Amino acid sequence: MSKFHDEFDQKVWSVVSSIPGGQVMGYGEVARAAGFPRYSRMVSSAMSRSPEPLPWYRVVKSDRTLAFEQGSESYREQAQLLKQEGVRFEGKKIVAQPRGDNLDKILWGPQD
DNA sequence: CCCTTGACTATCT
DNA sequence: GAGATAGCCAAGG
Repeated sequence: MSKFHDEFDQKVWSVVSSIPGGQVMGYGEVARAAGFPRYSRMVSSAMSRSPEPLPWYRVVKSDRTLAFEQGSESYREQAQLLKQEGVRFEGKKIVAQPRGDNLDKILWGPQD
């Protein structure tokens, strides 16, 4: 196929699958980490092309909100999967990961 | 080749 | 904080 994918896709998949549960990364961050700065808009398509399931829901916009339209099916799905891992929201924005206590959140749920 | 479309981002008002 | 604007870049019509 020799499209621009080959390496880009591989790197993106690698980066995304390495995001720890309970944490999120921005599209731009993923692109940079993959070695392709300014390719934020390509990240989503790369994830879609992944042959195996990826923690795609751990990738969010740079302002820490979800990329899908609020109320859409995808939006709710992503939000639910994230909350399931202990990620908390402040309205539409994701609360900055306070500590590495994600595991606790998953096992015990948000206490506060 | 031109135009449009995205799971985008940074900057300005 | 929300909307507008301008970059960004591959894909598909």
